[in-house]
Amino acid sequence: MPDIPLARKRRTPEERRAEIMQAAITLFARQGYARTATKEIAAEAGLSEGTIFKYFATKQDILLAFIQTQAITQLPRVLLAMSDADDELRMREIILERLQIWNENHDLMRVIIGEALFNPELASGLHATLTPFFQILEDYFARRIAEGAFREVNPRLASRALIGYCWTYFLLWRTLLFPEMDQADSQPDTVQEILDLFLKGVLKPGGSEV
Amino acid sequence: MPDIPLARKRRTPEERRAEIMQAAITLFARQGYARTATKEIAAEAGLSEGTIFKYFATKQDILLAFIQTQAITQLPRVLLAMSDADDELRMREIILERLQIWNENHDLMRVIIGEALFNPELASGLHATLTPFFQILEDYFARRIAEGAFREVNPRLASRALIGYCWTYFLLWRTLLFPEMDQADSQPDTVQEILDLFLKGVLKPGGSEV
DNA sequence: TGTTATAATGAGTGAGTACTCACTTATTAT
DNA sequence: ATAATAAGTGAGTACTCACTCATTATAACA
Repeated sequence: MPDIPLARKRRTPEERRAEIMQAAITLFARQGYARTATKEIAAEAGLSEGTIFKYFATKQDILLAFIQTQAITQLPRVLLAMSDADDELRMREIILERLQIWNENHDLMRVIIGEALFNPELASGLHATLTPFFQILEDYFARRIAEGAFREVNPRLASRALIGYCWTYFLLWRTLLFPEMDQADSQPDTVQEILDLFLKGVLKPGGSEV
Repeated sequence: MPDIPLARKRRTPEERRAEIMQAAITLFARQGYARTATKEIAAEAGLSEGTIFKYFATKQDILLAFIQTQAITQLPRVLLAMSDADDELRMREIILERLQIWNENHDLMRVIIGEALFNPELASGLHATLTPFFQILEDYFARRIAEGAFREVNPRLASRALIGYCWTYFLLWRTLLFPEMDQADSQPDTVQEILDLFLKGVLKPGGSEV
């Protein structure tokens, strides 16, 4: 009766692979990798279970393949290239760019972090994606210290503090773990406050010590 | 032949419960909750599988019972009570105390964080254990701002930045996810550097802007 | 020492798992 | 139209899972 065919079939292999990966990540993010059955992934993708194993040798391969297609490993586009901008503006651009990538990939990040806690190899891969940002900021801090603009802080610790706190606060806490936290605060405003805190600290320059 | 009895039996119920919980947490932390079989827990505890279900109705109860026996929810002992100490010293004591608790309970924290990513109820409980520290520091910051010692920063964001970064850096990164990271740096020295950064910021007070 | 209460056992149960394979269906080439 | 090729199917496989229960071992007390 229906002029629309009941069985949707014969997509291109690339489309099918993408459909399966997207269905899998959706379920992995909702209920975890280990608790998601391949039969559920098939149902979510509108396929039979057997078809999945035509495209991926194992369940784990679905996750690993998806990780490699995503852009979370890409380097910052802005790369501190705005030489005429002040320090606050440069850092803000880098952080906002990173925030956008984290927002767009939070399902994948949830699965990766959850698995990495029990899989050192995955944890090492996650570390590798964070390292370039640490390094870029570390070099930048070291340069600004040499130029006399920054205090003689530990550039490695400072870069990790800035990126680490944004990662924790925006991705891990406000998005992945505690969605009820601070939902009224806008992200750009909060970034501005964090940067102000990071650049100037909490002490009043001429403040009295009790 | 052996004068030591082969089967170790007839412990008190409290001992048995503790043995089972400890064995379970050890395995949960190593390979995750979902991937740990009750048969493995029994083997780790030197018991048969059936005995476990004499002490715990379900596998999940083992984890929930263990969480409730642990001290991770306890309030800070120091409670900013050292009224004659300076700001840096007070904050350092609070952070060092928290670090010690995180160090002593990192197996449990790994399991809780890993599960909380896929279990909003557990995430909410984890949030509840962090809230008191946020609140104590927030009140403290608000008071010191009113006293004119601190700049007019957002006290909620400042407290979350300090606790949040220590939680991320020491517990999540250096202990749970990336054990290879910065292993040469001692914890107390790093806390000192973090506090210096937090109090004074990175900008040089009279520094030149490019 | 014999009786009783209970801790401990481990084979058993049914549901669930990742993955396979003989087969069917849809598309393309001739 | 027909044959060839590839995509899709779903019952089946061997295995693992959390959890049960009839039986056995052990300690406490008479």
